[in-house]
Amino acid sequence: MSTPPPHAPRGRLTAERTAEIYAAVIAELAESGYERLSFDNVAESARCSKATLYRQWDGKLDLVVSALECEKGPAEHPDAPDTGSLRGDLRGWADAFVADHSPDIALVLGLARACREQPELAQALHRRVVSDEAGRLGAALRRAVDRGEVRGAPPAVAHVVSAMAGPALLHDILTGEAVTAASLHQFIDAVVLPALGVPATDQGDTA
Amino acid sequence: MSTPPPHAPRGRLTAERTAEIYAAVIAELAESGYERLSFDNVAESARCSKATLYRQWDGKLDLVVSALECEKGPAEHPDAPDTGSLRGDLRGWADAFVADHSPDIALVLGLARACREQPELAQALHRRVVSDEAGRLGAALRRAVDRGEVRGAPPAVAHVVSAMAGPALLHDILTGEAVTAASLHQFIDAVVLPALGVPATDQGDTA
DNA sequence: CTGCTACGGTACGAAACCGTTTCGTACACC
DNA sequence: GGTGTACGAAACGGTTTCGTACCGTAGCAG
Repeated sequence: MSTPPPHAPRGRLTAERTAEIYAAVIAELAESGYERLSFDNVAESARCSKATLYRQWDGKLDLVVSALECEKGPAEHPDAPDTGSLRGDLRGWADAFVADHSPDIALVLGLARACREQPELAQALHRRVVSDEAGRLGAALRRAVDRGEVRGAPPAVAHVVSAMAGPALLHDILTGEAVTAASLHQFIDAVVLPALGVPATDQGDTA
Repeated sequence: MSTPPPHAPRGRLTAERTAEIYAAVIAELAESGYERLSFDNVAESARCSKATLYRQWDGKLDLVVSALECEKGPAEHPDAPDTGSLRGDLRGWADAFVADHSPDIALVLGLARACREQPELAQALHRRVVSDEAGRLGAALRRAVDRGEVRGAPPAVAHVVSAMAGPALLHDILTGEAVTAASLHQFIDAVVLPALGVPATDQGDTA
């Protein structure tokens, strides 16, 4: 355990290095939650000195909020699939959600309690987690309206996001396991599409 | 603060006294979460000795699971309103949920992270929180089917519970504030009723 | 009344964490 | 090359939690 890892991250706090620290913070949040996140742990997993962290950030809250507000990975929202039908778009969204965004669920769980006491955390988390999901879903909904699939007033994106992500989160908490794409697909057919007034004609081929 | 409170709880651990301790545990969970719950705090707020807790329960997990599995308050599920319409029943459920069960939301938040590491917690929480809500909503749905409001296959109760409680929980986390009856009503009209195929004819009088 | 048992209260050591501080060093700029 | 600055590593005191141990006392049985 001489820990001279692949690339020793020694050196000044470049922007790149800062991003590494932020990534370590996010990982720590998702894994251990806000309460158990400690500067010692972050320093160890980011391989930087605790003193450096304290020099750079005011404390746990400042560090976490900064980490949440920093840009995520490089490939942000890679896809707006446009499968040609709302159902297909929603299923695509669900697949992407399960594949790429389950860390976000762990992040939300890790910060859930702390958000009640630190409103800034709630704001930062909201900005980070909800915004791009809302953007993606909003695009899919707009396409559905343009196609004529959804008639009448364009549905509130916030409601759709809540209707999709809320149950997924609840399932995750109460079962202790991550939600699967299949159950999201089922939920889309059973709840979301009917709520949007889309008949879900081909509801049978759920496989 | 000489703390010679109304009824000094001195004495053997009767069943009643045990229930008091369990209530203190639940309150502590809702207020501070599982991670911060400590035997010291429970001992203080339940006015019993820490040693007694250690004599009676194996540890934090045992104490919390026992507390979750014990009976709740005396008045359990007081009402199955039957307002004559599904919309009225759902709104009544939402009102009761906001009025009486916001502690449950705090409880879920306080245990959310711990549930990922302790499956027994997830099971106990599920039994405590979901069961009676599912029972209440299931009764309302059965009445709606009997009335002919909901046609076709009786909808899965689990989906309805998820569709109602999930978004409420998500809202709670991301805003840091408890959900209001008004927003639940809005959500019922915008999502739940359409999803059930109920036209929500009187959707206008949301006031 | 006399033990016995169980509880309340307190104190304790070990461990973890926090925030700060010190020291040695490596890089950057002049 | 010399100087200043920022970093890594480690130590420190203060606080919190955990689990245990001790003592005084209240309830119950004989």
